[in-house]
Amino acid sequence: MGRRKVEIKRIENKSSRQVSFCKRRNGLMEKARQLSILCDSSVALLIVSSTGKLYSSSSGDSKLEETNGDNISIESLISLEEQFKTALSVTRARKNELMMELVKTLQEKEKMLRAENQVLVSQLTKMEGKRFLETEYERAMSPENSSGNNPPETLPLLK
Amino acid sequence: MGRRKVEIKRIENKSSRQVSFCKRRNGLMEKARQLSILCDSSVALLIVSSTGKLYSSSSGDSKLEETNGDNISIESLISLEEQFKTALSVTRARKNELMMELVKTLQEKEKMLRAENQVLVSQLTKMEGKRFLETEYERAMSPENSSGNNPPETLPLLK
DNA sequence: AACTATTTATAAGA
DNA sequence: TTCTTATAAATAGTT
Repeated sequence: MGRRKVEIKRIENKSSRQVSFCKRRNGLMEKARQLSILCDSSVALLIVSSTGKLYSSSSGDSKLEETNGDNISIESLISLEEQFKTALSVTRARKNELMMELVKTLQEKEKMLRAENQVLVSQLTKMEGKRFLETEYERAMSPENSSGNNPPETLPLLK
Repeated sequence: MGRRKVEIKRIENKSSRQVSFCKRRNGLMEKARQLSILCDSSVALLIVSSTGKLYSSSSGDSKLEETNGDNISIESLISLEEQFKTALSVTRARKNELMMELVKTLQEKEKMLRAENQVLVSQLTKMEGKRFLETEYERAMSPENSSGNNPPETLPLLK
């Protein structure tokens, strides 16, 4: 939305990159603020410039202030620290939850596979015995394959 | 930027709030992606809807994918966790730096004030002795104040 | 730091 | 829900 359409790729010119960074950072923070207010949601935004400066905003801020790394006050830093601690613990909790779910799912799959394997092994064992007898008979009668050569039916334990 | 201008306050109608949330969330994530690519910066975004669903994106993601709370990947959460850990330690480091500076400044001020106090005390002590003599003389000569009544000159130790 | 021509986002409607 | 479209808002290049 400017005089020209821009391709979304790294801006090579350093000063125009810096200008765009500033404009778009402000735009993004304003959009974040609007989303949190309009839609009653919680938004945390963390931006680190290529020069390492930290910018952040969060709907927990008193005025969703944009706070830059150079002249940010100790009070702001303390509240920022709290927010990151919260964000970190929420993120970790969600990650752990998902990991536990994944582990549980895998353990259940393993259990089902073991059960299926056991059934298959016993089917095979039975069949081997049967086949041994059948083979002797079939060889004598004809060279065609009988249904006894089909693989054992898969159990519906896994989808 | 729609058919009408909207005031930035909570949308009361639940379904239009939900529709706006969806549109603006996507818009915000796209803007975050563009900022990180165009300006070579690192952007982490964490959105929690009013119904508690977690959405996030981070420039550490392989394609800054929009990941919703139901099927957000463990990989995204791990990269998000890393970003928050980094942000937290950057924030703490800066806070500690500022606090140490503040403590040092306060300690220096204390030292200077103590020195100033000592000088003032000794000035006062000298003056008391002088005034005692002068007073006897002045009372005899005139009732007007002399320059001897001015307060001791403040030392230029503090600005 | 402003300006403004354009592009982009999106609110409401279909 | 998804598409469409009129309009508001953001911003790229300019001054």
